[in-house]
Amino acid sequence: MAKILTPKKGSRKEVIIEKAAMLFKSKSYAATSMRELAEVLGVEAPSLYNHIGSKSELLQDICFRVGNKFIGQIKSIEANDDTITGKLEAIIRFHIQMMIENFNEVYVANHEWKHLHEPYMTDFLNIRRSYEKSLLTLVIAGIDNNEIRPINPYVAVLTILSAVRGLEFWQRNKKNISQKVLEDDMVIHLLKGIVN
Amino acid sequence: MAKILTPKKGSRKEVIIEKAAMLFKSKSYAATSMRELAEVLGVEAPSLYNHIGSKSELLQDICFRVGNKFIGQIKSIEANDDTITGKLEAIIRFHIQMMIENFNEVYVANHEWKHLHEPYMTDFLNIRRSYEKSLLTLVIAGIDNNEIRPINPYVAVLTILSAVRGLEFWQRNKKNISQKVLEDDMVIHLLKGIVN
DNA sequence: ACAAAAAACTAATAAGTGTTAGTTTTGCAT
DNA sequence: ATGCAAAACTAACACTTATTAGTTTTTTGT
Repeated sequence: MAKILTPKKGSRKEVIIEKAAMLFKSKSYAATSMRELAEVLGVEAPSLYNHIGSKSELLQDICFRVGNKFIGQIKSIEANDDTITGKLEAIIRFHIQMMIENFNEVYVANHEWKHLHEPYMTDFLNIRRSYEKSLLTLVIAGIDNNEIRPINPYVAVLTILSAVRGLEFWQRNKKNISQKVLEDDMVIHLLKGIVN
Repeated sequence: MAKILTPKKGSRKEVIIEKAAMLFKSKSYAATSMRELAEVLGVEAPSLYNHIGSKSELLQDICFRVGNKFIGQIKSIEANDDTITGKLEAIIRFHIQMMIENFNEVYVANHEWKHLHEPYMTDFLNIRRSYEKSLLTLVIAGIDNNEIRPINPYVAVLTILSAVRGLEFWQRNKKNISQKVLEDDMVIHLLKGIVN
């Protein structure tokens, strides 16, 4: 049979990961078989093992790639000298951008990390916790310097993260909402609220 | 072997569904086997079939029970004569209450409905869409009567629903946040924002 | 105490799982 | 053209899956 197509650049492994993310997103990790993945790629299942180590390695690659992008971004935001509000805005916008540009991967990282094996699951959760802690620190600082209302900072972080992580079902409303409107109005909503 | 315990009232099927929800939540539907479920119940797998029709029936029961509760609630909220803001607040509080009181079921309905077979999946999605439409109508009415800022109503609905549906990971912070604070501050956040 | 019903059991099935071993084909560099 | 490495193939593995059939045990109602 024909070889796995490698459009433009990127290794075959890259293409496999990409299609895996697509399937893991739409069918879930556990319900996606290597035979299905192979079929999408136009190849027999065992052929995949010329390029990857295992099914779970695919999940690891997806989760850590996404996790590291977010960690990198928050570090850079922490380092700049914007206001707290500005930093929170940048974080919200980054989440939306990531969700739009890397939908499958981000979705999988957010929803399928449960199926990571140790020690990867622990590592991944540590990345998440570290990210959440950064956000918490930011919100607390905002409350301290009076930029932000004195609400419970855990709740604020929870609300923001829930809202941006749940973005996957924006997909269905694509036609109705441009990325700009989504970003702008979500930032307004999560920072300034919606009531007059 | 001993029979399935039926604490207080409720049929054995009820107990099975409850444990299934627990497993489907923590391991996902696809990765939960009937043998595991049976083990949790202290019974052999085939014994389950004296009480239930199939594995997928369990998922159906969970999803539709949750779906119908939400539909019932929003209908009752639509019918009352509160302000739009008050109605939105009630909806947010109801989501939080549901998440806290029926965590496993709500989580499963929110995350595992993909594994429903037809026609159940279509039916379930219709329930969801109907719920979202109700919310959208509410937000639009709020914008019309000037209770709510003129932001994109789709985005507002998306943000609120994402935020409250993502609540599952509040679990980890249980110790830090009481239900009252969670409800109050999340309502404030999603309605009035967090910036001063 | 005894019959009937409920609910457990064991054994088995057919299909599907990730993955390996060994072999053949493909395509590029010389 | 030819040799070599990359990447495909087929066949097979050891398990696991949901579910059924048939049987035995347990509980319930009289």
